[in-house]
Amino acid sequence: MTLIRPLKCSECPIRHSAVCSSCTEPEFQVLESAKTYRSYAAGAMIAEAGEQLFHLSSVVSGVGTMSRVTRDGRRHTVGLLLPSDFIGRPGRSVSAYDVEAVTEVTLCCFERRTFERLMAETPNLSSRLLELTLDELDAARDWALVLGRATAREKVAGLILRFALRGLEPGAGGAVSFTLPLTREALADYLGLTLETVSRQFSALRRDGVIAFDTPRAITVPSVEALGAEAAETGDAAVT
Amino acid sequence: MTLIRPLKCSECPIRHSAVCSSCTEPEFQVLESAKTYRSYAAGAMIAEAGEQLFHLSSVVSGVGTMSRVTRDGRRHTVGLLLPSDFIGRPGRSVSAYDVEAVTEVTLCCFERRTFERLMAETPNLSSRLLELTLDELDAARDWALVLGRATAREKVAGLILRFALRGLEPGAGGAVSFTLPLTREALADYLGLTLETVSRQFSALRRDGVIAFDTPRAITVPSVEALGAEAAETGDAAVT
DNA sequence: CGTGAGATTGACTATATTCAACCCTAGTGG
DNA sequence: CCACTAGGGTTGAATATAGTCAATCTCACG
Repeated sequence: MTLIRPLKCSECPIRHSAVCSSCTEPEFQVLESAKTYRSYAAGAMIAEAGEQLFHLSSVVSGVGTMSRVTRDGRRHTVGLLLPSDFIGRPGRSVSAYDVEAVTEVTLCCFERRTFERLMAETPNLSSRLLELTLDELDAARDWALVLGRATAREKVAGLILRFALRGLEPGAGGAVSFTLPLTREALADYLGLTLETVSRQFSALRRDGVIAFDTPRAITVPSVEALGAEAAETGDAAVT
Repeated sequence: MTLIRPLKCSECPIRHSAVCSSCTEPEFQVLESAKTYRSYAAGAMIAEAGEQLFHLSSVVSGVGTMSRVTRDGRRHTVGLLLPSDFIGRPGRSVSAYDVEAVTEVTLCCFERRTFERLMAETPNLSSRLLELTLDELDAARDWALVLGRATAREKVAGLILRFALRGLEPGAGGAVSFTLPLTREALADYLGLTLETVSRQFSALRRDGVIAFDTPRAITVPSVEALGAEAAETGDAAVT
């Protein structure tokens, strides 16, 4: 982990979606003076389940995972961390999960006590955190539906779809290409599958022309609609 | 649904755990004047996915489920609703889920706009809602681990354990009896299994002496520890 | 050039699902 | 009063799906 020089809030890429997004200018000045940036290399642990977590933070860039291990050693990833996601929990000093940087990750950090004080003084901050948390809760419940009821093919297609839709300008209908940040094993841990099953489903989706790839990580989706048809979502709840 | 006469907040069974639990006496007086009680018969729909939801509420008594149906008709229950759980989402007027009363359910209801105003005026209310939502989020993520990684036996044992621990005075070590509020089918929808598999696991756990029952719903757990050993939880995170 | 992480594929197996029959109990109506 | 029915539950046999174990491939990297 390395401390790096923070960006100005006004230049921050997650300015309009993170926990601070409904703050006013004077409030940003307070945040500026309290925040620090921390950067983690790909593969580094950001926090460990059961250990102290000294900072609350927002993901500025990069991709991380939150995971947990059962008694007998099976690992399961309970959430992805993408830019603007919040890490940690006000009022709790220990992490409930292992948090790991998948790519290089930059966090905008606040000392926990400081952030708790800021929340008490800044309704814009705490109400936005409530909103973010409610969004996360909806997403977690949607995810439970996927884990509980989807087939391996649907799970894999659904996750590829999520990556395909991220950073896609709304309305674009054609082919989409992107780089998968996760290994097959990490995908499997998230989907509740084995890495072999994930690999087989990638191959099957390629055989059926739903996706294409030369290297295992560089995915092209010729038709987002066709991919969506494989994903068996609920229909009304658009993929976040 | 029938309107019934509300209890006084000071006599409310969920007084110390619901969204209102950190309110002060004067704040309770405001809540008293705004709240209504609604009662639903077992089997009644409290809300439907995609439909307007006019009230935000807390479960005072009874058991409910939140569920959703995939395009092709598979139903999955994304959460149980037990006393003190909160229904609805400030800032959203449509329900994301089907909400159904499993037993008779009594709700303490607030008109949505009224509740939003109360939240803005009452930090004790909004901060408690944040806390409840964070708890729910942790529970939802723990549940994702169960759905993603547990075997049928572990899932069933884990859910029985949750019911066994609910309303159990801390420290009690001996046998526990309780009545299951859910049918085998409802359990299956929650666990991501079929009702036949759930039934088989009940039989297997009985054969192995982990649980006992005469009627399918009246469960006795001779040793909570032995049941816990079947549940394969994460170890540190106590079952809520 | 050797090594190792990540990925793919095959053969076999375990687990849960599907389809089906059957049981039990609590109504309900003739 | 009793036959009939329906909802909930259990169990069995056959099947499908994903998991396990193992071999092999590729590519980056020292």
